[in-house]
Amino acid sequence: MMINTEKFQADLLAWYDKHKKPLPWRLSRDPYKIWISEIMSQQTQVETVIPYYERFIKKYPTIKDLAEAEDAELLKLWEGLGYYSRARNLKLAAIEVQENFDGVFPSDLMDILSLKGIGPYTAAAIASIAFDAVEPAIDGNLLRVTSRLYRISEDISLGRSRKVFEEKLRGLISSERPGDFNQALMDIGSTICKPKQANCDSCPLADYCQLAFSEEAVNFPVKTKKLKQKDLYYAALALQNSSGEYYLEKRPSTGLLANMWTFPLVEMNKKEYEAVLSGEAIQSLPDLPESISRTAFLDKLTHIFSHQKWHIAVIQAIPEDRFEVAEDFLTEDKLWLEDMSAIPLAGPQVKIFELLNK
DNA sequence: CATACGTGGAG
DNA sequence: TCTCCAAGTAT
Repeated sequence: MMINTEKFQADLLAWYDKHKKPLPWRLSRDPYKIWISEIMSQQTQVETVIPYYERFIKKYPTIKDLAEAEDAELLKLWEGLGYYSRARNLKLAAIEVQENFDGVFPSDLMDILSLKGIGPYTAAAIASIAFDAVEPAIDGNLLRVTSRLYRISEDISLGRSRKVFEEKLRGLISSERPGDFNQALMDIGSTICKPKQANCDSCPLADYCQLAFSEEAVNFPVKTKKLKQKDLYYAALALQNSSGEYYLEKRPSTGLLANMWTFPLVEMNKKEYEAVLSGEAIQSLPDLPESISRTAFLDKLTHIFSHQKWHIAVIQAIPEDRFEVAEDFLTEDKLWLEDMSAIPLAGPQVKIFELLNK
């Protein structure tokens, strides 16, 4: 079945004009705002993004503001969104724009693609939405919709499958309204042509779709990759001084939860972890200001990342053991704090803190 | 190319 | 409770 491209575009864009989601970043064509919205939207649902986006634009209205942002403030603003390297890369890219493009966000696709944190999808999205570049922005939605339109069975988990989808979309995209074309397909994908429900009754593309009203639709796209989390076991040490402040450390600048703050964590195997749960003392304490003679098991919790599952036993130094520490022990990476509102904390630490204040 | 990288919503 | 998924990118 051959698709009439002009008619397809007309139907799709007419639907978009009537039904498009009223998103805050769609009020502007400022590439900076489009960029921020696209980065935040990676692997994140739109409803989650909106309040973060509003706060971000208010705090950093221009690229220059972002380039000069303070790292901790930026991370704090990103707290809870996940994939924190996105925030670090945003600032790095803003600095690149200052230095390499005179502070003006580039309009050329390859220039955009050169920026830190921007890959093929985001570059095409920004180029098409902000600069009318005729480039398909191929995200999960477009992959799903396209796979159903053409009954494409290539496994989207494999990088080499990309060209099949790209070829089809290049043949369909509107050269007059490429940005709206991309966003229209994203909206169709997120509101109608969903992973486990195709809803062809309300789809403006049903006439063109090889899998319209077919029970097969939900089996597309084909995706093989499945993730399995690794179980990791920790004791988290809640150490309070006589002022009621907790001892926190900054995590390394690379890897999981880079640069975020944490209660000291002691990694252990499952057997040791279970021993701690049953009240036994921790075998190997980390390098702390003073040794802790007496600890008590408080409670346990779990936290699931995309690739790890943390089992955390929260351990408190009992009140009699509250200790003071010499000021010179504390550095930029170690501190005592009662108010957590000023430092970036990730999921596990937030949960631990809530547990302590229960 | 496979894996690391967060979190919250939906069924 | 469990599994999959959501506007991906870096390495």
